Amino acid sequence: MPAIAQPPAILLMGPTASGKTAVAVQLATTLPCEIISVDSAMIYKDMDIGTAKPDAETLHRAPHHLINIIEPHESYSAARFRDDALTLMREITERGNIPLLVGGTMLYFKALVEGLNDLPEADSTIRLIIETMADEEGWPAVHEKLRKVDAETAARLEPNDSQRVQRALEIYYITGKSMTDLLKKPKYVYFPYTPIRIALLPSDRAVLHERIAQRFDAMLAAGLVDELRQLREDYSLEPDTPAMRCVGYRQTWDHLIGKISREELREQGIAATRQLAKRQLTGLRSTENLTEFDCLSGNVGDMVLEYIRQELEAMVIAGES
RNA sequence: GGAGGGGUUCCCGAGCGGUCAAAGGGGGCAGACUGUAAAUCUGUUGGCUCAGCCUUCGAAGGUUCGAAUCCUUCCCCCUCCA
Repeated sequence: MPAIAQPPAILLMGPTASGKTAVAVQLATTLPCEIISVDSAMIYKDMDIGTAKPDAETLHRAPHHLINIIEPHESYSAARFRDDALTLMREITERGNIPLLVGGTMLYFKALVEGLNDLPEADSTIRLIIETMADEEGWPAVHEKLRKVDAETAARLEPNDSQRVQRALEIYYITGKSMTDLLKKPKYVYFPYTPIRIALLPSDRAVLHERIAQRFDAMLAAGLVDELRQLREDYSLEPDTPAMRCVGYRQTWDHLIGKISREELREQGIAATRQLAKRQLTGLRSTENLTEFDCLSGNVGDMVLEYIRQELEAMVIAGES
């Protein structure tokens, strides 16, 4: 038995519009914890309305780490998130606080807790080369090239899965080794914390959908279109830069260039958000050891708080015995 | 009032005598996922006692071995002429 138990870390997950921020702020203002955002969109500066980022007043009361850390024309990754989060978690723990990881980017949670294999990072030049191939011959042809160098990975990927086919081929071009071989090496798992996993799930999907619609309308009313207009002035953005593929921004982009009407923007933006929530829910279902709470119940925050207190207490007792 | 066009499965929309529970798209649902993940991709989508049966193509009749597809009447919608 270890002399000192691993310190706690709270993982608060949930689909978009489930009220994660409100619960997190309640926890952060009640317990000695610091919030780390686990959100692939809130990392971008100046993308506030469309990402439903907490407002300045809220951020003042409950500071969030890993928000506004890069500019919209830059890109981030699950690996960088893992490094950034682990560094912050160590600092927070050393301060005597508990890391409270909050967000809906399931890949980031997974990468953080389960680790990643030693793979090369993205190379924009090589990606461009592969994209050019795809433009000329189509993704199935690129998939075929992959099959010749990494049959196993090709076999598990759909010929049209542009992103994964591109990534697998990129790995081969950079390292000269197949992704299959690289994934066979044991991955470095380092997560020296006792996770308390909490999921905020809607007991009624239709109500979540209603919330999503209301929230998107609020975003439009708050000036989402103007926000993007400004972003396009301030940064060098293309429709395929990662930040511009975020839900809401992508549709707003289409509206700004006259491709879709305001009403279409509303409908497509809401639909894209629903689809995001659905994918997040799917990810949540495959996550183990979750304690679930109904995000539609009025006092979720209190219930989550109570649950965490019990868990922390149980850890102290276990540590003493 | 007159001349046309149309009403199709949750939505849009193809079908124009059998191969139609009905193309395609959207939406929904389910799933996959290792440095783009708010991304990318896949499957599925009338009901059932499910290799078969039942109910669907505005409504009611009719023609036919057989109709979403043809005819009649009726109810709505749109365009144009007045």
